[in-house]
Amino acid sequence: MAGEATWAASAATDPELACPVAPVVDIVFSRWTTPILWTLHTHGRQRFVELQRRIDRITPKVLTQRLRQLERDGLIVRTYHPEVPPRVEYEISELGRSLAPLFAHLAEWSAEHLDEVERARNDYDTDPAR
Amino acid sequence: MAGEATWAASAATDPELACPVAPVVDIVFSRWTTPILWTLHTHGRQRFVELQRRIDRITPKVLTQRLRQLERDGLIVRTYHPEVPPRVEYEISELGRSLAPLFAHLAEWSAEHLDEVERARNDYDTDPAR
DNA sequence: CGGAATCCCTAACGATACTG
DNA sequence: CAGTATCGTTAGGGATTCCG
Repeated sequence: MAGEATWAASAATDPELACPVAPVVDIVFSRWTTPILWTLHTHGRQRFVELQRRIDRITPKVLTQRLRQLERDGLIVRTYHPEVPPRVEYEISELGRSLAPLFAHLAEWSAEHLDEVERARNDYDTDPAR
Repeated sequence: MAGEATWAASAATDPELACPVAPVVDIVFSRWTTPILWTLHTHGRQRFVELQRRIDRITPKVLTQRLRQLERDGLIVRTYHPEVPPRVEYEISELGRSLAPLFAHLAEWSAEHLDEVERARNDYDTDPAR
């Protein structure tokens, strides 16, 4: 299987690092980044308030922080329109768009295995051996 | 592209949820879980101390917490051997193994795009417009 | 509108013991 | 060996207010 080969190979060529995917995980899967990228991807270019409305329970402060981080990492593009009132638009960059297959893969795994996780949790919690 | 289609479809069928992959992210990409799963996958079944040695700078307390969580989610299997001194072995479960292609996909994206992120960061940090 | 500034608070992590 | 117990710390997030 290609997947296994790639995984093993990466680890083999990087003996120093316990987990070669750690950097990517920090970039793509740190808190709030997934909903933000997802929203930008599915609804296209949009303004700050639209993002805030669509992403449940996120505060403007945290939204700003994460947007800045994603912009710095090159995953999204921020466009400032010097008008009154000011208008700012965010959109996914080309680099951000390259994550689409990965996210699709994730959604696929979720659809196939999430209930299995749920069952495992029930088993664990109801097992009297604990 | 199949990736785009799946992504969009999942979001469309789940209007309530801002991000359909959020649950999986919590399970698979919460702190320390990636290095643990990676180590168990590449080195096979191993004991507590081996894991602790291989995963840089993790404390026994945190390692225990994460191992319990992964066991509860069904991603790893814990085997207790009642001997003196006690021996406990951890290994990836079938469910955990099903993540292999996903991790490979992640490693692939990393190899292809991580330097691009690095460049974006440099550009962002050195841009005098900020 | 799109944030920045401030204050607060707690969940999580780290370090250091100790035990069956 | 494989953890638990206890304590201390801190980074991250929430709530609120204010500004260009």
